[in-house]
Amino acid sequence: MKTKFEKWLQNVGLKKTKHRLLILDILDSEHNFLSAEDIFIKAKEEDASISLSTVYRILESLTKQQLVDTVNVEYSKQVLYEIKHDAHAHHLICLGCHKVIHIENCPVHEYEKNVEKTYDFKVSSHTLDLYGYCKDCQKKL
Amino acid sequence: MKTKFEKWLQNVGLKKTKHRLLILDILDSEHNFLSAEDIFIKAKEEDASISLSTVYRILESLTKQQLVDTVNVEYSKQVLYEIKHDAHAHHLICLGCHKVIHIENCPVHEYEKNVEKTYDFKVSSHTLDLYGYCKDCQKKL
DNA sequence: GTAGGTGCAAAGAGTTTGCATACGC
DNA sequence: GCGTATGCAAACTCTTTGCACCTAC
Repeated sequence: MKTKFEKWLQNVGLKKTKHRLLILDILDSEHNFLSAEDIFIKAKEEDASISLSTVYRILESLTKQQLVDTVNVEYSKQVLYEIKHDAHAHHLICLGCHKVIHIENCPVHEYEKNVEKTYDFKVSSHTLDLYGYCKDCQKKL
Repeated sequence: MKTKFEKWLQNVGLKKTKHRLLILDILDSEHNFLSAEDIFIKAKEEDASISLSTVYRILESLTKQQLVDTVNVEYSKQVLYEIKHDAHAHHLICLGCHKVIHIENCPVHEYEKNVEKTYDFKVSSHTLDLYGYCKDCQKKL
């Protein structure tokens, strides 16, 4: 019986290596966006033999195969990564603890149509991220 | 008679230097987000004596004084800059020519209220960027 | 067995900093 | 004149690459 991620890798023609499965697991179990270095540190805890350049190379191939997405946030200059989700979603990003909440409800589609007409601009994608403070971090303010 | 930017600098307590005024002018006259290096190249055309580290230092102080904003876009790993605008706005970003169109109409405020209730999350800001192709670039596809 | 994956070290890109000199107020 | 601004070069951080060895298929 193959795991979900073993199937993902097979489907896109990437070999199933322990490092790739480990990185997919790390990304899958996180509620934050992670930098290559975050992932490297977590991976080291599981398998002391991994190197940072392997992490970068794996993230590059997973991103190219669309199993992983890169994200930009205001508070970090590093590239951050998240595992690919099925549905179009938006993010609530906590400025206190950097936790990320996914929201599938999207208010932009109607707006997109208006914009396309008004500006003669063909929209192909959009990003909508809300920054603020989660329940726990509000208490600490 | 002082120019707008001379007043901006005076108001925030930054000395009026030719390099600062030059960089503000460059940012003001652009319809694209610019990287430090883009600005350096344009500034060189006007004044051969400027150095790249000065550009970085000026952008840092202007950003700190909120005369300039930094932006993240999907297609660049460099930090990009735009001049501060009066109103809350969103961006139409052309994937062909990287031109940026500002839109002041914002569809997110109602959505924010719902999100705050549903997730017990205090929203402090948001970013909404639409990627696609402008009128001119649609023709070239 | 072969093509692709990995570790290590070195290189590259973008950005920041230390220090001596120059300039705005 | 004083304190900030700047140029230059060197340092620093994040990411990519070259090469020899290793592993999945």
